[in-house]
Amino acid sequence: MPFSKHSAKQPARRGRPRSGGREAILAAAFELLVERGASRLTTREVATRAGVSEGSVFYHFTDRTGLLTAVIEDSLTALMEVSPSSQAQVAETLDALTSGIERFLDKALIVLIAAQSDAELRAGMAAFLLENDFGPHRGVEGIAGYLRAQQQAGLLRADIDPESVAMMLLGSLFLQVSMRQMVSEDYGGNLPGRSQVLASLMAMLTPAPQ
Amino acid sequence: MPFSKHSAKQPARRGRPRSGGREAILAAAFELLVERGASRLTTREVATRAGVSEGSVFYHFTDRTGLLTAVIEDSLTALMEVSPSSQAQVAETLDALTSGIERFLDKALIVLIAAQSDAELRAGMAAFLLENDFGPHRGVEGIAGYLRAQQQAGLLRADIDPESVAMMLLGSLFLQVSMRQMVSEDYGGNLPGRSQVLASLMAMLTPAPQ
DNA sequence: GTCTATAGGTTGATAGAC
DNA sequence: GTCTATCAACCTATAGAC
Repeated sequence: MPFSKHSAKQPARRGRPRSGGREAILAAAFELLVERGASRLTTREVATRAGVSEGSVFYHFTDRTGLLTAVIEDSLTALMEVSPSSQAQVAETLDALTSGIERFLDKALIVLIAAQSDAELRAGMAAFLLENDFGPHRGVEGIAGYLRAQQQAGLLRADIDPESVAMMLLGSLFLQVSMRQMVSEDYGGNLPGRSQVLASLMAMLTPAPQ
Repeated sequence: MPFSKHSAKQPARRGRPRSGGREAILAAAFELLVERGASRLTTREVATRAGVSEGSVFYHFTDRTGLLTAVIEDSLTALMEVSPSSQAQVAETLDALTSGIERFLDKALIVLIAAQSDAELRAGMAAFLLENDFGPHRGVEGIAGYLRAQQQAGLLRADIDPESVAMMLLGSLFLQVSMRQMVSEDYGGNLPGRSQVLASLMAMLTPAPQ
C-alpha cells in the first residue's frame, strides 16, 4: 500500500477541523501513566499537561474511566497494526522479528499494566482483546509461523514444536521487558538478554552434534 | 529443618499478645488488591473488611502508602522462603520445579502489579528487591542450576546454555500466568500450556536424531 | 491497640458563558 | 469545543477517649 498515511482513502472531512485537543489529552494521560502510575493520574493534571481545561477532558471522555479506557484502546489499536504476526511475514531473521516484538511489548505493557489498577478497566480491556482477537497468541502464531517456514525449508530440526518454541521465546522477551519496566530500567542486566537467548536457541534448533 | 513453623527458635513473646488486627488488615488489603485493583482500594474498605476501625489501619501503617508497602513487602518476604532457587535443590523433575514456580508467580504477580499503580510503591519495591537480591534472576539461577546438574550427569545435551534455557522456560511460565491474571482466567487456553512446552523442551534438550 | 468523631484536602464531575 | 467557576462526595489522616 503506497502513500501509507496520506492516501486519499478517507473522504474529505466536513465541519469544524479538529483542534487536536483530544489527542493532546490522550498523550498527556499516557505520559502520566508512565511517570506516576494509574492511581496517581488525576484528570486535573492531565488537563494541565495537555494544555486544556479540565472541562475539556470530560467533554471528550465523559469520565475518568472513559479517558483511561480510551488511552488503553487507542494504544492497543495502534499497536495492532504493527503486531508481531503481521511483521512475521516480512522479518527475515529471528533477530529482526524479536527486536520488533521487544519494541512492541515496551508500549503494550504500559497500558496492560495501567488496566490492572482498576477491575473495571481490566474487564474492559479483556473484552476489547477478545473482540479483536488480539493478544499474545498472535505473537506466538507469528513466531511459530516463521519457525515453521524455516523448518519446512529444512533449516531447522524437524522434530521441534514451533508453538512451544515460540511461547518460550516470546515469554523470555515478555519477562525481560516486564522486569525492565516494572522493577527498574537496568534490571534486565541480571537476566540473559535477547541476543544471548537467541544464540542459544538457534543452536538448539539446528541438529545437535551426536 | 524439622517442626517447620512451630519450632522453638524464637524467644517467648513479651508484653501484650497480638490481637491479629494487623494481620487481618494486611489480608483484607491483599484481597481488595485482587478484586478491585490498587486504585480502587480505600483505607475505609480495608478497615471494614478487616473488621477494624479505620483508625487502626493508620495506627499500624501510618498512611495508605505504608499499608500498601507493607502488603507488598510482606508478601514478597513470605515468597522468598519458597523461592524457586531454594526449591531447585529438592525438585526432582522439571515438572515439579515449574509447577512450583507457577504457583509462586500466581502470588508474586499480585503485588508486582499492585506496585505499578504508583511510582512511589514501584520505587520502594525495586529497592526492596535489590536489597534482598530477590527477583526473577533467582528463578533463572534455580532452573539453570537444575539443568546444569542434569547436564553434568550426561542426561542433557552438553552444548546448550542452561541460563538461556532457564530464561525461556521461566519466561513462558511468566507470560502464561500474567495473561491469566491480567486478562482473564481462561485466557491461557490460547497459549501453549506448561506441559506442552515442557514436553517440547525436553525433546530439544536431549540429543536430536541425526 | 482499638475505637469514634471529625477535620482537611483533593478530586471527579457539572453548569453555563463564549 | 473550550473555558471558568463551583459543587458535592469521598477519602486520607488526626485527635482524644477507652
